[in-house]
Amino acid sequence: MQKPFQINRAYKEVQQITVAVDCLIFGFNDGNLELLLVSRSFEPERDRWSLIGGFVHNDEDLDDAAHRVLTELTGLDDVYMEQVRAFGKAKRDPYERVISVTYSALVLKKDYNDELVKSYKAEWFPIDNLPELIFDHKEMIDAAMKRLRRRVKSGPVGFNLLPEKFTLPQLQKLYEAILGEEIDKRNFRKKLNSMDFLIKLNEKDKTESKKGAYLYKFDEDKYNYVKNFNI
Amino acid sequence: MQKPFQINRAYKEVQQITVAVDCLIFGFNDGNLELLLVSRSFEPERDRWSLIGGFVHNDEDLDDAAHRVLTELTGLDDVYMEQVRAFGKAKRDPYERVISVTYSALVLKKDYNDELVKSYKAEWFPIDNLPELIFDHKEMIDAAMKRLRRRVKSGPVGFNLLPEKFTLPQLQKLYEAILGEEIDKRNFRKKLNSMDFLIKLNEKDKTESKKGAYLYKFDEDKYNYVKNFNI
DNA sequence: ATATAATAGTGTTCAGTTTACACTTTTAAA
DNA sequence: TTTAAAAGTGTAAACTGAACACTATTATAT
Repeated sequence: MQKPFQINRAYKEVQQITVAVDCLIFGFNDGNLELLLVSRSFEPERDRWSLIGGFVHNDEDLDDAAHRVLTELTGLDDVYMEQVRAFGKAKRDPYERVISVTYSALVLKKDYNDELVKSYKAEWFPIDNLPELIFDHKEMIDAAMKRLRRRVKSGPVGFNLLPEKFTLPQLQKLYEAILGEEIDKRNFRKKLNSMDFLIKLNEKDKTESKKGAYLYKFDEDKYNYVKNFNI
Repeated sequence: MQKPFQINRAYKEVQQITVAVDCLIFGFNDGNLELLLVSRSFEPERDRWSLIGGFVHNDEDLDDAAHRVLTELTGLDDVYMEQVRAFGKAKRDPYERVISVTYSALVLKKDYNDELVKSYKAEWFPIDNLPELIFDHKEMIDAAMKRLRRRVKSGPVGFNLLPEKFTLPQLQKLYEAILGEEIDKRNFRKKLNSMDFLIKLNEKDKTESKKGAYLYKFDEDKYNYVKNFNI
């Protein structure tokens, strides 16, 4: 019989591993769901597209590391972010052993620091037209998209991709972009209405149509009374 | 403006961190959903209950590390296992910085090596009557349970907790144990029937009732034709 | 041998939810 | 003043989920 595994657990005898975070930064720009990617400015794999990532410091919470990396790139501070999962194949990065934990962030284009983004050679790509990516980053994106689709149906997560005031056509386009399918306008509105957490404002947005669409805002308090969010 | 983050990415200048896997080993024993826990045989926190865990080796896939740890404890080889997520608070283990990736495993009591389990001072606990656990292990369990509940409704995952041949009352009890709620017998069977991936055998199991219940097995091929598994 | 008790097995109805579907309104621009 | 583009609005049919009660079988006890 093998020796009890715990023997390996004697502290300080254990191999340590480089741990990274990779951030999937989603934005909803001009009606498209987009992802912010960077062109690597260092070897190996210089000039290839990659998710934005960084290493986890020893005294730093994993979640904090992800926020730090996001802030360094975008200047954004207060962003909705969730862990997706850890990617840990021994050879996923062929140059060095790195375990990477991915995070999915939803950001508002207008809020982030454009200068910063440009200085990193970062670019937005529509989610259905991504360039080739290094390592297992495509797999990370697939996992995050799957998760986003699930989350967005069961909670008011998508609202993080819209400004405080938004129109129903915008909201619908956002859902269509995330889910990758068309939604019936009347059914969509009926559902939103029944959940009763949108506040209709006395203002119209006329930038996207001649008629103009009423602006709404999200009522966080009321949302808490909604038992089953379900779109 | 800060320097580009990539500067930190120069390989070999980066802090390394101890990475562990912790396994949530679920079993369905005597009608209860149970979790296998070990009493720590080493300091710190000796004799307190914990998930079974181990450290990730440098040349080892994360998933493989989880399987290795599971095999060391149970002798089981071919087990359904999924990553839950990474837990990475800097102080989650107060003795040393350890990032832990949790995995959820569904095992069959009859298959595992009882001797091995005993030699580790491991014990099964019903999921609704767990002892106090070290560190953030309770939080890990909560996350894994939430995930299990979701997964079991949307795919034939629960079948990994039953032997190859099982009765419908057993299957129902399993779902009730996982979901923590009673299910109507007729509705449950109706749903299973409509999805058409169970094969009724010409055998009865008489160990659990006088009348005896028909045995069924799961038809993996047919499952692939089921578009929407949904219980 | 008969009665009992425990579990297996089986359909229908009602309510709620989801889906499909088409026309009117508004207004900027031609 | 016409046109074109997008906003806004309700109803009917199909489907899905939930509630609900009795009969069948047989080991065990009397």
